[in-house]
Amino acid sequence: MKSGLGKEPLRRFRRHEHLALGGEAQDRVYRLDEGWACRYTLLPDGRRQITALYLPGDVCEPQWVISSKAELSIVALTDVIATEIPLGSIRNASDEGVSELIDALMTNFNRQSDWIVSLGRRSANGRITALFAEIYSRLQQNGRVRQPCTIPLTQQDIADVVGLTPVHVNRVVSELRRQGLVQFSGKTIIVPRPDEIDRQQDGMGLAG
Amino acid sequence: MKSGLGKEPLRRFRRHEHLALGGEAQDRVYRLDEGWACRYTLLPDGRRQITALYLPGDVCEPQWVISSKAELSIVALTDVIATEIPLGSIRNASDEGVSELIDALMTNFNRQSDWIVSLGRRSANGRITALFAEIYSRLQQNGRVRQPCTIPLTQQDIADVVGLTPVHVNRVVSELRRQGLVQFSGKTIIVPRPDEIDRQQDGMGLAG
DNA sequence: TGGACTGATTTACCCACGTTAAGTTGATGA
DNA sequence: TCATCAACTTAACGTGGGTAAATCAGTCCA
Repeated sequence: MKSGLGKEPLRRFRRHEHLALGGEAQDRVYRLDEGWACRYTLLPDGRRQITALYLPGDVCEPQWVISSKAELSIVALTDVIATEIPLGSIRNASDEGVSELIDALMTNFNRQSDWIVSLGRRSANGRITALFAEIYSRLQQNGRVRQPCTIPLTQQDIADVVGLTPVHVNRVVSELRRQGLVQFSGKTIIVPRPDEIDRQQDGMGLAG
Repeated sequence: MKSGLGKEPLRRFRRHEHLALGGEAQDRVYRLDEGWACRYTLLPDGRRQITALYLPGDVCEPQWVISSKAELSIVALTDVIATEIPLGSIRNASDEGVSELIDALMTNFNRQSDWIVSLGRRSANGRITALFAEIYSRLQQNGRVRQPCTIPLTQQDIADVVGLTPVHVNRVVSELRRQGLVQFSGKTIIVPRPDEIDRQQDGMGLAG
């Protein structure tokens, strides 16, 4: 990927534009250069559950290298600039390119396990602070931390990640603001001291 | 796997015995010939969340072929008889063996996405009936349906899969029995008409 | 300038589920 | 025969988070 592939084309997606539709065969993956996206499932009653969050620097979706069919739809949560990486070029490219994608796939796999634990066993407060902590840690790994850490998700988006209603997300996030753990700037949320956000919550660091 | 590997050794595990411990390097995977197992995470307060369920016929855990370290512990939920498949033999074996494991890995990956949707958006009733329906469908695919479909999990185990307390699982399951959707035989649960168990619940078949 | 959106905010009410605490039942075994 | 243990059961009670319905604040655009 960084490895010896030529100039790949840049793609732009507007917020709410789809990068992929469930059921479609995929002939490429994307690296997000700017902006955020997600994989999601819609319920018949219109509710949405987000099953994966893609941050700037992430590859979306690495599993297409193995099984090049999108099981679920991918949509941009903000305006997005992405590098398009044809699967054909990957499969023939250096082992390094493939193994980077396999690594990303396994990371996503383990992250999904962690989310099952959060959704199954954590309170609203714990899920939200865990989400903010995860976001910070992932941005850091991707070399994308701006000071301070800003989160361009609507409260509705957050609700759809953590499995709550937007009303209750607002309650929790407003309380976090009262405690000084987050700040609002217009509609975006800022986490001024990300290292503190996930301490003490529920007594719920993981173990075992 | 069925493909040209020699006689692999059989292993037996008692209920509650570990097949793998989190953090350990793995030099083999297992195919469950008899019995059920799970991957789980323990919280500091002692609560447990099961993140994957392995049924008779399943391979456990296919991702070890790619990344041969167990992230989480695997434990037997019933007595287990398993075929031990050394990873060394796999990596050098026919493509067929490898691709069967890759298929299983992607199936588990997609199943995890589905569970995130269930835990995030379904009621207790919906999660439990969806679990029973999934179990039936998987047993069927593995060619392991006995008539009728019996589920050898304790209510505590079920609670740890669906993210509820055992007390509430008991309430839901007792109500299902009142409705004739399940039967009890001693401590094991029987689903007499699996095709009906997941209809009408919450209006919550998935879509999108 | 003023609708028409989209998203955030807040309130009041309520119920699904958790908590706690007794039970009961059946299997095992000295 | 009784003790023990694991699992299931039931009840009373409390609460975290859902529901519904307004209102408010930006932003876009005619």
